[in-house]
Amino acid sequence: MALRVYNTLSRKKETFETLEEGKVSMYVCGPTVYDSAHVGHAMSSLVFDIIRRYLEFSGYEVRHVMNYTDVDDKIIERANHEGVDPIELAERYINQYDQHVKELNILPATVYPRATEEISRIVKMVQELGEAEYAYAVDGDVYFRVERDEDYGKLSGQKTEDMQAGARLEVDDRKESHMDFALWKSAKPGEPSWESPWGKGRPGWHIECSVMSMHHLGEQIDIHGGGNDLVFPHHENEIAQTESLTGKPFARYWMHNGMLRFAGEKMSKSIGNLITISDFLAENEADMLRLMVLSSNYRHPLTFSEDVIAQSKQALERMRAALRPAFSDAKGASAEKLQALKDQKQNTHNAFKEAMEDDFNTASALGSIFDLVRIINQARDAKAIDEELKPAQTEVRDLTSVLGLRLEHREVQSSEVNGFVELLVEIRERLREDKQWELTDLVRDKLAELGIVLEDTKDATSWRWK
RNA sequence: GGCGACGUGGCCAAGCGGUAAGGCAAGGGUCUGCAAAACCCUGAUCACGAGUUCGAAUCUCGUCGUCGCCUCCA
Repeated sequence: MALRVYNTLSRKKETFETLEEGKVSMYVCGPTVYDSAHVGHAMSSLVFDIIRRYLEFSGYEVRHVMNYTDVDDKIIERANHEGVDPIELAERYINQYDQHVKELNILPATVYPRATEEISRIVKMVQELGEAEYAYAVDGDVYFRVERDEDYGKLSGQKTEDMQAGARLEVDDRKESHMDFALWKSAKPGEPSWESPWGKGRPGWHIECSVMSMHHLGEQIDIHGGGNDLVFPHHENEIAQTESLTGKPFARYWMHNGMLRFAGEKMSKSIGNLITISDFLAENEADMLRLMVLSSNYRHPLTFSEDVIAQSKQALERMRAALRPAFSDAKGASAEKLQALKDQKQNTHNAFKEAMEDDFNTASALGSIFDLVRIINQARDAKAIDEELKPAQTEVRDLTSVLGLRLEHREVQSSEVNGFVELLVEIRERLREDKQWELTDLVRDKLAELGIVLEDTKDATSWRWK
């Protein structure tokens, strides 16, 4: 089996071959930190975390870079509004995102570069582009000369002549062409700025990623990723800048995740139809969001809704149930059942890999895991003992952890609370022996109100947090 | 106007030419003091139309609908 990856550049799935055997360099565009991140940002980070985890599972050593854009118009605007320093504002939201990364069980990137820490290299690259006549300066601003880049538009399939000038932004007639984009912006009074050959200013949006990618990963990289809203202009422009300078293909595989939708539209800060990651995690487990992402194709839009959240919650519970121990009266399952268990373990393992190798088909991979879940539960029902269930359960744990699922219940337990619950369960078991059903049910109902679920079997009771 | 994606059972969703995975929900059972969980059973011909083919959800063309991008955007 060979891993196949959809490449936005060729619009096809291609066999995955890295620049260097056994190693993957991956650059993912991170958020612009002017406000709290929403679950759409989380989706993107989750998608690339899953991709990374699978690559590592496959034996690759992954060098993963995710940047923070920590200087831009919105950050400045917001900082002025709040009366704080823009750099500090960015710092605040970077820290918050770092925290979300932990909470969402996203593996930390190898490096988290920031635009403001790469200014000298950015200036250097802009200068070099100028020397090669790919850039020109006007009143302290520097623009990229799109016309000089003959294959401009190859990523997004746009032809420069078909693009509507000023569709959303006013046309700046100081530019040679409306297509030209800023590499360097002159500073207005009060804005954060750095010295440069063109006067005080700051980097344009696209140049930072070119510079940081080259600095941390080299002139050519294996995977460049981000949301598909970045295809044009951001990634198109990154290609233009980088390849014009190096003369080499920038990234081998351009990978883009679909947008998260909410109420029928793309979730975005400008529309305002967003759920922040903090809000989501206050009510739900991180695994639920991850399962939502896993349930659909990463390139397609995913609709966020209460229904889908509830469905993910239940599906997660089903997975956890498969990991529960044997029944207390287990005495060993039939040879036939054990063979079925063994077969399905192998089938699931193979099907999982096959699905993931096909451009990370996580929905199909999940399906294969659920097939094993059913067989495990059947075996348990057929009196399999723990040792018999163990290999298959370990397989479920292994595969779900490749997907980044924790499958643990929310950490509510202080040991004290656990002790009290166990005491209640123990007393209730005595009541059950005496068939005091009213009291028995009362305890169960009251605990349910506190978020604790009791499940009785003939002679034992297990409990868990809801 | 240009570029692109999508439309599969009540909901989410896989499928890439050979007669529809999986999850959620629902109904009926088994188990059980009851409940829950688990297990078993039940349900779709794939937006619409035409075409290619022995054969199409899967290929082609068209129609309708939804969405994304066209310099703020994960």
